[in-house]
Amino acid sequence: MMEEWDELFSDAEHGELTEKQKKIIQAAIEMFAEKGYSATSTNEIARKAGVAEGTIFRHYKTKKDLLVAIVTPVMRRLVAPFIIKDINKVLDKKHETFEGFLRAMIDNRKKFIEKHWPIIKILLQEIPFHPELKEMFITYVAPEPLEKAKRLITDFQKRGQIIDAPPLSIMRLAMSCVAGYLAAGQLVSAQKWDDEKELEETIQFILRGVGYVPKKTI
Amino acid sequence: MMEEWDELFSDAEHGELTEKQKKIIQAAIEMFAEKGYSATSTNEIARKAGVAEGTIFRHYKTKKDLLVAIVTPVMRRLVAPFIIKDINKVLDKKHETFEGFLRAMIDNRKKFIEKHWPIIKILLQEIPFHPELKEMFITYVAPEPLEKAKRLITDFQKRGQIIDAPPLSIMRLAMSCVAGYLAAGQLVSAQKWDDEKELEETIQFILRGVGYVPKKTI
DNA sequence: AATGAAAGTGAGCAATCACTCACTTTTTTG
DNA sequence: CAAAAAAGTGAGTGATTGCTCACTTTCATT
Repeated sequence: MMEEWDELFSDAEHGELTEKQKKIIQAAIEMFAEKGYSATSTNEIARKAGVAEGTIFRHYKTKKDLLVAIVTPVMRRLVAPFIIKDINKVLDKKHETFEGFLRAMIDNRKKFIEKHWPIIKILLQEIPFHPELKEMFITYVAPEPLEKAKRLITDFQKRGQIIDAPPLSIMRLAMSCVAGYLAAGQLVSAQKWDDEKELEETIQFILRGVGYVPKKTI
Repeated sequence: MMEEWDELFSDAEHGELTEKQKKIIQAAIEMFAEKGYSATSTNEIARKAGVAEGTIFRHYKTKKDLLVAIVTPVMRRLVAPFIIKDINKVLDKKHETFEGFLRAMIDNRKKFIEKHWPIIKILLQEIPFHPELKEMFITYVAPEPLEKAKRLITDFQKRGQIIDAPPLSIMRLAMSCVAGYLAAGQLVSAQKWDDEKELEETIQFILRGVGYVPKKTI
């Protein structure tokens, strides 16, 4: 179970973490993902982390502070690659086709989501109940990343590769399909789920949906 | 705030409900939707319902029993129309085109979801934490409704209206798009969201995605 | 009008909750 | 190496939790 996700929490704003602090965060992630935030007691977290309950409150003033500390860095990293990919995109012109871009983006985000799935589950569960989280989410998502993704899609539209629908609608629909694909993968029993086939089906569906024209024959 | 959703809970299995029982369920729905199941105390529910706390436990043995009582009938009704529509469909042959069927189905389910949104929110929130709910959901959804929906889609495929992808994949992708459309409508500020336009965009995206051929010209 | 069942009550229960604080241990620093 | 700072502890806090139970009120049936 020794993973390297603890780098997530030891970035600039937090500084280095002690062993006990890492254990607390790890235990909290596991418990929150399993039972939910409200149903998990600080006592349980302390016991699972092998730490005194007081230690938790030494580092996090309240239980909610602990939640925010867990969820914030993931939220930031979830949307960041949209910007990074955009820069590589516009400057390096690596992906000539929309299909190539779509495949790269799905692959990239899918791996991130799989790696940090417990935290993302917590994030999705708790957002409706904590206005601060919702505001934080909106801050990180809008408006820059959305603007850049918008420009990206507009670019593909100008190159005649995809249909002339509103860029934000296209983004929403493509993301819906990918989210549905990931959710179904979690829900359906593993034996009945052919992941590669479903992924390919999803990509083709999106490509038809955006009216993809394979290559621009100049 | 006087609605008629209380019929949901006074069906065959429950019998008639007293005024206080209705108040309890109504208060519980509001609180669960607002704060979540775990974060809501039975004390709060009782106060909001204008009822003694003991009254709650007279009718529901535990707090979880109350949750299950709220969520079960909605779960059943959420998937039932798939069967009903199917019967009308296969027998009455009302919808000649896939597009007509899609529009009718979206309209029907959208209205149901909007009407019972608080309960559905509770359902989505709590399913991950209560195995009984998940099992109940699977029981109601699979296998009959899924099988029937599958046959419906196969039928449209045979008529050459839509592409020959796996029916379950098609279902998943179409439902993802609709779910994303509904979720976005909840998330985006009302002034920026043109509902009718986004719905139309969603439908067209699905139709292109399934390779819809408008009418079968015999 | 009498009677038994069902509905409703609220004080009270042990358990648990998030959190505090006086204290000890470890680490950092001049 | 001594002193200060930071990390860690766990018994203890009052408040709150889900739930019980002896009791009263309401209702349906004869």
